[in-house]
Amino acid sequence: MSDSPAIPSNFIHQIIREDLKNNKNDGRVHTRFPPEPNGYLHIGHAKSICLNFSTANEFKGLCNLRFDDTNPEKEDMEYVDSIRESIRWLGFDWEDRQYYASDYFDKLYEFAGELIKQGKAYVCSLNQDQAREYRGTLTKPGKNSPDRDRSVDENLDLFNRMKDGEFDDGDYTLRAKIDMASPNMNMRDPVIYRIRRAEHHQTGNKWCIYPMYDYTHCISDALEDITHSLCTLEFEDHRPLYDWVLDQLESLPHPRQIEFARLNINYTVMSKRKLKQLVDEGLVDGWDDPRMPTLDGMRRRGYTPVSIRNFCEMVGVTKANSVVDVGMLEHSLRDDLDKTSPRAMCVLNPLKVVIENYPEDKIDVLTLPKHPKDESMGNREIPFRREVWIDRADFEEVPPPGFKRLVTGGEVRLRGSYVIKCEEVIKDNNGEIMELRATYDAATLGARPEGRKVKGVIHWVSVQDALDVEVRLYDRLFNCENPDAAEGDYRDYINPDSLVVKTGCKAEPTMADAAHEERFQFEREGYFCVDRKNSAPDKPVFNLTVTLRDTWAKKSN
RNA sequence: UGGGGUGUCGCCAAGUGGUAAGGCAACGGACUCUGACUCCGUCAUUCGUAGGUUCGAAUCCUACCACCCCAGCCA
Repeated sequence: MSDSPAIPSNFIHQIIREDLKNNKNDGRVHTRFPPEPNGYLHIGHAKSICLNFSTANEFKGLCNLRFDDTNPEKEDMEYVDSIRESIRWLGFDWEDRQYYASDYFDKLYEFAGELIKQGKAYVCSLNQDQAREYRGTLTKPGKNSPDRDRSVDENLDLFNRMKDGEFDDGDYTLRAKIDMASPNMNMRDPVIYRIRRAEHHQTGNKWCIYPMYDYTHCISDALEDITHSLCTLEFEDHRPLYDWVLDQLESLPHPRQIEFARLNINYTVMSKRKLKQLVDEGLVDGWDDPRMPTLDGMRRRGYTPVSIRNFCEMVGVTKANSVVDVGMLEHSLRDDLDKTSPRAMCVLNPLKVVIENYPEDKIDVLTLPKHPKDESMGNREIPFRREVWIDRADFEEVPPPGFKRLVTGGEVRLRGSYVIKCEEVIKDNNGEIMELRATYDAATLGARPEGRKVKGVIHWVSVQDALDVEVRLYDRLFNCENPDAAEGDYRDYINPDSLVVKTGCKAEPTMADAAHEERFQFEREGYFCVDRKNSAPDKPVFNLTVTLRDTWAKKSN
């Protein structure tokens, strides 16, 4: 993390500094990251993870991991495992402080009893439709439930029987008694417990009643002695309820909820529902498809944890809804990858070049640095022979102005090797270029050619030594800036070219022992990562993480 | 037409009454055996709009406008 910039200040840090100055919480700062285990983590969650963990770190405090698991029907152990793995991969550590809201089900039940005894909660028999009717609308106040004035004893008895499974799902709910005329819908006697006969991934069949988010979250925070409960903007309206619950329960501390804007990035979707749909409908290759904005997907794509953390710091923390340009993410990615990736050569669209004045049995074993600026990475040895592959895009019979690669009769430098000159173009009957004939200048190895300058440098791989690899070229999943807001269905905007699989690519032989998740820069192309799932020693698979910046392509467009 | 929020360069974002940071992008240029990296330079007389207070306002006041969130027994 040494290359991470200092954590920039934000409004939340300012609030915390103020709290500290006023001696709140004995100078303690304790945050938590509270995912619901109902899906995989995505880059939006990374913002929250970074915020919570780095805020704790900044103020020498702690950050807990807590699974907000109050809705067993949607949650699954598969998700808790992947969430834990993703947070660790990002580089954060909750030490021994992993909790589940379900750890508190017993206490939550007791506190509910306390609320009932205080006359602050009641068992309601309204069904869902009736409840909706009684709730009123945004502009019309609601009506009191006919059960609102049930006696404490009766409420206690009914609530107990709800727990004991005497009723069917939906027969009763436990509601907080607040104000059916409140302009804040959340305060119109919100449901805090519902009957749901569902097996829970943590508590099994112990419960048939489950507490609601608003009631659970604040109490969980309090029980863990959280000082600052950071959440997203849509919970701003829930803060009065968060505070109300804790105000009734005097034995508990009272954390402060602070809301910030979630992260949005253009050319992608971020809602769990849509991501799940992409997976379920087979529009992508699973939650960890390299095109997905999930942390698992980004990991497989080749993103580094550092690049994601830096990005989160770069975008800042505010209360203003915003959409960050994906270019910022890519900048942060390239920035890290450039420093950390060893270089290699790989020809994506092979075109054979025969160097006619280079003897057939001759071989040069060239020593090239793994990184142009970082000697500590060491060197690699690359064989050079009479026949080499170059990329078809690096040769033009009719070059556009400014083209500085290989042309008929022209010269080009083979990266780290000799300068060659194209002598002849060999085509098939259809006029398709099959092969190039060239000559090389033996005096140009590690030296400038005499009496002329050669501007172009292209990458190459010896034909005889080349390693055949599969390369998966990924591009943005959507070809529209904001698929959510665009006309029609967001799936209509899936980029058909978001994945292009290339087989028979020619990699330099050193790639033979590349390990899963190992990252390289294929010079002049981009950064690539060995696929952690599908790559095998006899069938290497490289994923394009991100291309190099290409000002030439930009100009020629 | 209730309530809660937010509006500073194309995109993020500092700024908290003293005369608009920074990053991304873009555009010039230098360097270069990666058209990469790096480096240098340019890029808001103006802060949603209109008034007002003040010697002085993006910052304070008033009104208006735009956008986001809320009517799950989801989180």
